[in-house]
Amino acid sequence: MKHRISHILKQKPSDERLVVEGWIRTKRMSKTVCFLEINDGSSLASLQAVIDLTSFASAKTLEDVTTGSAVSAEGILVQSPGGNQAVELSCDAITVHGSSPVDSYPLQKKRHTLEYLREIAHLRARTNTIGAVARIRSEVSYAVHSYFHDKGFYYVHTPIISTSDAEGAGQMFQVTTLDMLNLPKSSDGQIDYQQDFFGKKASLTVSGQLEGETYAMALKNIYTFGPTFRAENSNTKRHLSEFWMIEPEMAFCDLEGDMDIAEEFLKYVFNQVLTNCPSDMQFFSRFIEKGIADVLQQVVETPFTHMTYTDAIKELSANNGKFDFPVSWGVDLQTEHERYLTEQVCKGPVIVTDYPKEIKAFYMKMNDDEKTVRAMDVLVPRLGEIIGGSERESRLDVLEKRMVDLSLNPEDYWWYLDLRRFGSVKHAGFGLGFDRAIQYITGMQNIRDVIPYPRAAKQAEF
RNA sequence: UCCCCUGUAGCUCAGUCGGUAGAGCAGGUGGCUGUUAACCACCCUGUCGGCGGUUCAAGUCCGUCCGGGGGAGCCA
Repeated sequence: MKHRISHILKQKPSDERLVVEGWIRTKRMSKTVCFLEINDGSSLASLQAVIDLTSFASAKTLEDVTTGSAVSAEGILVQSPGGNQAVELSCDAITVHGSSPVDSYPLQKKRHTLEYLREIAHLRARTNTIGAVARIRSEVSYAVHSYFHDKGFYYVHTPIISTSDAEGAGQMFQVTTLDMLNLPKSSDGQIDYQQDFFGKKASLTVSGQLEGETYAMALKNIYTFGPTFRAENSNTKRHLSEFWMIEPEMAFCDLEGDMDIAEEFLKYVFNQVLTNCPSDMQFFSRFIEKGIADVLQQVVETPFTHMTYTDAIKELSANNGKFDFPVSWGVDLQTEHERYLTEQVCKGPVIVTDYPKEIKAFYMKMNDDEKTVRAMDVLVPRLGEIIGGSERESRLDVLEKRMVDLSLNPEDYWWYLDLRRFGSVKHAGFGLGFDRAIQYITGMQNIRDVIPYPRAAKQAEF
């Protein structure tokens, strides 16, 4: 019988013959016995295969069983006399599918730095840390879909290629089939995009929100989950130029409903990971971020703190001496302020609402004070902003005025404004940076280590 | 994009006052009756990031470019 190692490790010893397929992590030999650690990616733990060399028929094949090689090992599961595992494979036959020369295999059986592993991104999933990240990432993806599915949300595929600069959210990557060495020019000397593939300037999407809103205005509750792109030259441990975003959008929903969903959603996802990936989470708790599993558990059990921007500024300005950048009403919260709020004041996630309209996007609903908008950011310790959302402006006249005030051309957004002309209703949504969520859950310091092949400025080797 | 740090063996790093480099791990060989970060002994390994400069002499000092890390801004 073939089974994944995660399954085998939970079984009791039996006489049933097993075939185990995987890659060798380490080999330890003595005169009469050989120990192999076989890992197939299904769990952090490897299966120990033990070969009795006094009776093993083809000892020569063991020379090819080296760190990194792909093997099938056959035998029966027995109780392990060793202390580190309950069961082990008593192995009497082994097939080497692909050997792995020890003098050139880049992964040694020792600890490597994450920086080094980034240089061998095609092999790093074979390490404990990156393998565990990959499993968590998959589990979180599944949890995202199951949460929304169970709540009656529909998954909408918004376009990757966009011709609208959704929220002015950063520089966009241009998409073109024009000959870069021979660009067609119109009479005024500008590039003639009418000759480009789409007949107009096109870019990779920075957000699926505006398109998502159009489907929320038909299906009521929807979400998107896909890649987004920012061409910002930002070099930090929590930015990527290609990252994944989850964007729910709910019709007949105000900011309070938006915040309720955001909190419930995060807690659901955290709880799923804690329940379904206990050994991986234990690994992160021990070696990556001390106690992260307990922190997540506490987050799941504790209501999020709520605070208006104005109250946050009051709290922060009373401690202005502690900051490099003192705050006053109207300024955007900087990293140090977000961390102070989450780590010192609230000691956990906090939702900050009702920001000044000047520092938020055009589509957010204006409050009656005409100074603040119905925005909400979920801030978490260590990372800062993990979710940004708002109730959308559903009043046509107010929205048009906002666009004009911000020098946006309403004609460019004609279809978006149509939503306010035909059956407009209050609605709200938010965006969650998927990779940042993985960072938060695992405690991984650098966002480049939670996505298989990170894209950033000057970095797209793989 | 700005500020700071950094680049030496396959990996992680040390290298003093400028005098042609060395430690752990990895790897190899041998040993070891059950190991699990295996252990013990011996052995191998260098374009000191690139280019230029100062000097009798540069890993070391200077300039410059490139790579990596941290912080900031921007955001998710």
